[in-house]
Amino acid sequence: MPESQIAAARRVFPVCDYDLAATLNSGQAFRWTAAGEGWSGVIGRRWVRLQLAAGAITAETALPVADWIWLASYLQLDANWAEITGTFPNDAPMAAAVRACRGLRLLRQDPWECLATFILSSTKQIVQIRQIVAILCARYGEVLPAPGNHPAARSFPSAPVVAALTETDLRACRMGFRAPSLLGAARAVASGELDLGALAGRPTSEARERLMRLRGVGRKIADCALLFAYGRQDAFPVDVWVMRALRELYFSRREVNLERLREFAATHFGPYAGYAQQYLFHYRRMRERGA
DNA sequence: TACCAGGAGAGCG
DNA sequence: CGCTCTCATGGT
Repeated sequence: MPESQIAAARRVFPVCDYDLAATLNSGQAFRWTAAGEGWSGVIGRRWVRLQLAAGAITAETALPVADWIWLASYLQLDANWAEITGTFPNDAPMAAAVRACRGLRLLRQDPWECLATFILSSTKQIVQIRQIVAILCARYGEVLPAPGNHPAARSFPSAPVVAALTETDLRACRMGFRAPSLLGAARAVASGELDLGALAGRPTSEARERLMRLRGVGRKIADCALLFAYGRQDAFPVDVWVMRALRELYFSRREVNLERLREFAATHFGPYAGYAQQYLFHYRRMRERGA
């Protein structure tokens, strides 16, 4: 039986230059799973199934939907891919990356979920991050309505929920030394000491500085939150993959100081530097896997 | 089995 | 400062 028959709401969004698989599976978000021809996951407190076909994304939810803005925002449906990639520097590396990753988009995620999952990402492979997040959600997420033929859906546990847990609870989710960091962040957010909503109105440098006060949040994780949750294009997370890509493509494989790479990134990639970063990341990882 | 993963932070020289 | 070591766990 087609799932469309049991979905409570369904809507088709025409898109162009949108690679849904690359977007949902490029290390920005860690909860999407392949479901038939599409993807199923949770956005906020909603179970969603997404499928791309014939220039449109079809979305199905388990509950009725009055307003789809939450989905349009998450998927950044209003972003113009050609316009964004058109601002990239006119050099061979970026041209190759854009060619290889046509339709790759940045998502706009919930700040708490994004910050928390990237705290958990430290020195972890993507498959392992997904695993940790899955355990955390299964144990402490809120049960969400989902179609009958799907396993029970869970929300990402809110900051107050996580703040009420113990380090032992979190370690049992296989997150190891990241447990006290996640707990500390949850407590800071739950207590109001750190107002994630207010960061949206602050300059990137100030928001970054606020995030980096948290234990377990350095420059890289702060920049991931700034880019993937707040859409800050002047955030340019440099991880091992981006570092490899920059060294190989722009520095003749030489060893380059991290701070120097950040300077280069800030001046070279233009007004959508954050977007460019995601292209370099995905492009470099694709080549590694021989895909 | 051994190695290493989308870091951060403490400790050292 | 700038470098090295450690942290926890599981995939490959």
